[in-house]
Amino acid sequence: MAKPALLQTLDRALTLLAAFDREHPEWGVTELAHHLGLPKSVVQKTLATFARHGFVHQEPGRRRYRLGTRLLSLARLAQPELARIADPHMVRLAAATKETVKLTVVDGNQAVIAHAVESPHSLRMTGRVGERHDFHLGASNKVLAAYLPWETVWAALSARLPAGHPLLQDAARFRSELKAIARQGYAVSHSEVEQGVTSVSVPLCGPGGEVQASLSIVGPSLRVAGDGWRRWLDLLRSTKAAVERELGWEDPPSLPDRKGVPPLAVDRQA
Amino acid sequence: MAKPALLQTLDRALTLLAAFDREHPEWGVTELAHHLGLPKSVVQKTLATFARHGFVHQEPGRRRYRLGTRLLSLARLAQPELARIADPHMVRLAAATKETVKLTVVDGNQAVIAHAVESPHSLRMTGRVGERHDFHLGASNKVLAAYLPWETVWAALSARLPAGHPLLQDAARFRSELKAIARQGYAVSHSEVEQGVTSVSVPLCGPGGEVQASLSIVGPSLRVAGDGWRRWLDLLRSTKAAVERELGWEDPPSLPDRKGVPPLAVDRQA
DNA sequence: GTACAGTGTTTCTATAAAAGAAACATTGGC
DNA sequence: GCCAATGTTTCTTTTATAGAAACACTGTAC
Repeated sequence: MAKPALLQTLDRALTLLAAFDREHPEWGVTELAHHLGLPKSVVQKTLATFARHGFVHQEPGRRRYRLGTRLLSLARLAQPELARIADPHMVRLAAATKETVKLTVVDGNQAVIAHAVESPHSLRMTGRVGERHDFHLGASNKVLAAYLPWETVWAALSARLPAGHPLLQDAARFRSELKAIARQGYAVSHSEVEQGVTSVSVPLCGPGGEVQASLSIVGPSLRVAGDGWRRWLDLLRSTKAAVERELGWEDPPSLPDRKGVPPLAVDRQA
Repeated sequence: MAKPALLQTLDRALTLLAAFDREHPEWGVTELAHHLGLPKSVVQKTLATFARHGFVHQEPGRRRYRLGTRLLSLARLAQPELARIADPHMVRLAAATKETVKLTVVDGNQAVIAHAVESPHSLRMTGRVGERHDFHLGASNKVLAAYLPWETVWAALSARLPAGHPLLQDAARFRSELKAIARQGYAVSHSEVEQGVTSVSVPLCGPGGEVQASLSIVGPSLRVAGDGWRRWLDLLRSTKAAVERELGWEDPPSLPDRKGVPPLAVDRQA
């Protein structure tokens, strides 16, 4: 009863749409019906309706369904929302730490700064929105890479880095570094992108558990001597929780197996 | 009904979601209900269901709804679809013209080549997927810019071009050039990005009329002397129609007053 | 401080739409 | 050319939804 008054048909349809993921970019009606434990006809009608709106697509000739390009236009409209939502939290974080706070998202082959709130100090990192970086350096960029499929990261770096770049010679080491980051849930970097700059970064997950962005605190290393960055990490973690709650964390709807996302979802009215 | 067997609830819900556009990034329940001519309670339940899945989002404190970040993750999965769908058509186009065919999309501040099919000639434009260009040069890039809000284009160019760039001094001229492109529905460029290269480009619209990408033919000017590019334009136009049909063009669903979205998107504000 | 006008939310019931089984139509493989 | 499997349509029973109206909450004006 905690969640009354939903439209079951729509709820089910959206759950169905969520079955399209990286492992299953396309589905047949029968296959999907079996996977979800629903009647074929329901799945077929749901897909047909989504198809009419361009949310899914069925190539003529082939019979299976894939996600449609309507999602691309909608996403363009949704894009500013992430920054909008994160902004007040980032402002608080910047006020608490007196350092620059950055929001970074994946964009094609690289990571791009989507939003930033600058430190009040005169000596501060500027948060240049729109600036792009490759995945291999910097806490904010490595965190994003850590949650992407390795093949994607590798392809991006191969395309971006000059042939013969040392990292390309030693993929295994970098890969295990990313694995460590994903395991511990944060990244720290010292002087990686810029000399004398320390950065701590955590991933921000949207509803469904997908990593949407990384949230980072960046500042002169001299102001965070020793293990001072651990305080940043604590603050990042609580901000992460707050933002994610606002991003629409809810218990995963009916879909059976969703792989290990930490259960920090809390009811929002308290 | 030529197209029966739909889920009305889902159909209506998706139509409702489409009410969130650039002019109306946020809606209140009452307002949206009035706009769509639906009972408040239906709209509220639909929005609540979308919200649970992260498709829309309601900031705590504020009460109005905005698009949610779930769309971002879905769009990431849908991204390769455009190239997938367009590819066979592009192959045909390349075969017919013996020139390189490119698919270009907007990505942040710039246009990026999403897919390409190369000319069979030895002297050909290489279609470097992932290559980025600013909006001010090249038919494929200008076509994309022509259908973006001018403010977006201007902000992008201001951020990218070095201060003092001649174009920044004469915004009016460039703006009217874009308007002309939007009006005629295509762009042609000679030697803009590269010496001796001619390019013709048309926009590709997805369901809903939003411009999703530009489709271009690029080749050495010497092979398209005089008005030879007009043949390219004809071929582009028929390909455009074919791809768009496949992208899910359908008659706009039930929504009463979809304010004049013409068959081909026209610039959306003065 | 209290009344008020506006909002989002919940309740309730007739009705219309969806669930689900099963038949139908296509497709691709052999 | 047949067969197996897939997507599509049909059909009826069930049930979730549409819609009106009452409710609860918020900020504002008095």
